[in-house]
Amino acid sequence: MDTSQLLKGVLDLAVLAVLRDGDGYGYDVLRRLRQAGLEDVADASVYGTLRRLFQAGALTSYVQPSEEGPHRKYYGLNKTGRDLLAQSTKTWNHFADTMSVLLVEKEAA
Amino acid sequence: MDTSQLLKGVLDLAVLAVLRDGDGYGYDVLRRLRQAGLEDVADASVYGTLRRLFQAGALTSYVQPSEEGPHRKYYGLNKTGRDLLAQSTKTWNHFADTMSVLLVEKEAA
DNA sequence: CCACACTACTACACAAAGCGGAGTACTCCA
DNA sequence: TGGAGTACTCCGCTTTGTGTAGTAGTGTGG
Repeated sequence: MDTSQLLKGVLDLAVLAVLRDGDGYGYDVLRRLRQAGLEDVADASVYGTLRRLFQAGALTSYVQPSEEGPHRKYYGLNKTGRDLLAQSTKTWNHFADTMSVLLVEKEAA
Repeated sequence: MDTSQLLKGVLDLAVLAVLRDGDGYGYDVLRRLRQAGLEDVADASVYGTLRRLFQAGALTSYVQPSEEGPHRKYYGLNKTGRDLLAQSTKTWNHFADTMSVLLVEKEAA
């Protein structure tokens, strides 16, 4: 099974969840996601997701120079983002529950 | 959050799980999925998934006439399908676990 | 008898989203 | 000077679920 297909729609949620623990820039969010167990996430996917969420009005954004490399574009949750995170979490939990029920092998009656 | 995006990659798994409980034809699989809680699945998606899984060699297929309507194209799991179901279930469970950990709000230390 | 609903499937074009690859650019180190 | 690590952008590709339309069979209500 291809892990990348599972991420569809869920990467948004994962990125929002990571940002709940503090503002972060793309490369950093990528590291945090991989550390959390999403090891196969591609960098372009994370940058794309951040851009999309920002454009959707769920994130704030500010650029900060770094002394150890290129500038960093930080993103953080705003109210819309927190609401989206809460709502998406519910949707995800419900969906995951449905799937886990479906996956339980039925005993012969 | 769009439920349809969550289905990506998971619909295969859901269809395989439903077929584990007995052979079924497209319209029937659709009903079983909806009854299981996947209410927003579109019919074209199910037919497409069945075709894809069949072409991938995970399903057997045979046509049977029906007295209450058009003919029915039945699908059933073969060894490849059962293996795929087992493997995909593992992948899904691991993925869902990872996500649930990520979604837990961290307490201030 | 005709319209409609339900069943059952196919085909086609479309859209969303993750990915690979290339490119840019900065810092540090061998 | 040239790699490695950091940090980001852009483009085109692929997969996959969806909407719409079309075909076709059965049964039912006006």
